Amino acid sequence: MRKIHDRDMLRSVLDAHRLSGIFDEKTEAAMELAAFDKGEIICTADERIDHLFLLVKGKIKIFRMLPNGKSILIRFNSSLSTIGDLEMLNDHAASNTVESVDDTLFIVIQRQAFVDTAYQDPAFLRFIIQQLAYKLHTFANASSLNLLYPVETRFASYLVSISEDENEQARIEEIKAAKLTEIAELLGTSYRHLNRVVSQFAAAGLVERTRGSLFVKDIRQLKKLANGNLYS
Amino acid sequence: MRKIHDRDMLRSVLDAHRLSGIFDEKTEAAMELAAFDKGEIICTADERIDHLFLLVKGKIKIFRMLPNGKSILIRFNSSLSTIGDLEMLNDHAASNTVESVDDTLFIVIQRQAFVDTAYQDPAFLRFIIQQLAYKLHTFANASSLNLLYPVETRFASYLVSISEDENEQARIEEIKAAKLTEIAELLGTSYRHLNRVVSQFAAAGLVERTRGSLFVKDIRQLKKLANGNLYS
DNA sequence: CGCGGATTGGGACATATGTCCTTTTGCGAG
DNA sequence: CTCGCAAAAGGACATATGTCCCAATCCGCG
Repeated sequence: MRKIHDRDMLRSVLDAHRLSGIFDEKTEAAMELAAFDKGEIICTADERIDHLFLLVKGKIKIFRMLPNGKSILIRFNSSLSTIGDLEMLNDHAASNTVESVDDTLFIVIQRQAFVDTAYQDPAFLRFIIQQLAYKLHTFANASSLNLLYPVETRFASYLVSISEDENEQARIEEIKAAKLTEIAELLGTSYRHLNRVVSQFAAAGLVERTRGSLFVKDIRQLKKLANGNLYS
Repeated sequence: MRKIHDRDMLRSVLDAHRLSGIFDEKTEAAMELAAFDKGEIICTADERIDHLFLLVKGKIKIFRMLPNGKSILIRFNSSLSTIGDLEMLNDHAASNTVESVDDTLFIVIQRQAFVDTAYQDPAFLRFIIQQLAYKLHTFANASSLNLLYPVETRFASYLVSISEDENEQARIEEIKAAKLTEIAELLGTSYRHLNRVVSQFAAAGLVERTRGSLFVKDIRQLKKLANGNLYS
């Protein structure tokens, strides 16, 4: 973690995310910027957290290690999601590991400053609540899907989600193969099985697979397969 | 829902849960009591919610209906959990259905009052945050378990949880059979399969099953099976 | 007591998914 | 160009779990 002491930059970041003015001055005064490199670990499970992080640039990956050594991807997050809210407020150690996928930039608030100022700022607290609510909502959604639908459905759902997301040309979306393993984790399945499903989709003409990449060919059909369920 | 207009009772309820004094007077003034009967539906998915509910007595069951008609139990909740926090703050419709398992009693706050007063009350907002954080934490925990461990492990884990919970005499705990179906839902499996696991446990002497009830016999062994993972 | 329906338990088979390992493919070093 | 290794794909089999349905048990009523 590299802290960036630059009030002007902070201000422009706040502006860019329409955050300026919604918190009171003391809260704003307590904010700083911090950058992480690609692959850097932002926090580890069971570790005490002493900053509240507000992601403003880049993508992070949140996952959980389980006692049996397996791990499961909880979610990816980009712009304007908070890390450590839960831990700060309830004062316990982190339960997930957070890793920086790209180079990322955060607004951070020191624990002490947090307690001294943000703690009393209704606007800030409401902001946190919204974050938590969003997390809870999307997470509940995703896990219900995970539990009740076969991988086939979940993968279709996943493809639809990112296709609509990443770019407006919802049609031809590429997925780097390196990610297949990652997607498998996100879906809570094995690479092997996801692979099976991919072949199946390819055979049905829903996607096209070349060495190392995957193109969505028939998003309409995928939507049908997804059964109306989308991640997030 | 029956509203109970009785300030004295409200006050004693607040006292009983050590809630008096932590919110400001306006927030407290906006509170009322409401009772639900056993089996009554407190809110339905997609319905707009116009109270914030604070459970103070009894048990509720929160589940989610999925587009394919299946449903999955999200959690049981007792004392001092909130319903509608998420919906009120983010202003969208409920995503889960909540049903009263016993006769229950809630402190309710009207939407409008909520916006007018609680919205500005840091103590109240922090309370809500704690609730959300708790929900997120336990839910993330439960769903990770669901996704990665076989029913056998999850059921062992479940048995341990309730045995330690319900009563201090962690040993012989009874489970009404009517609940087996319910437990199956909670674990995200079918009655049939849970039944298989029960038989297996019974054969191994971990539990004893008589018509319609189940007794935990060997909680130590169950803990071992649970692999250290507990619900909540 | 005995019958019929309701509830609970269990058998048989199908499907989804995991694990392990082999085969294929791509690519760089020589 | 080709050898060999790394990455990706796929085959074979085991296991977990779902579905459908039938059997056992219980319980209330005549």
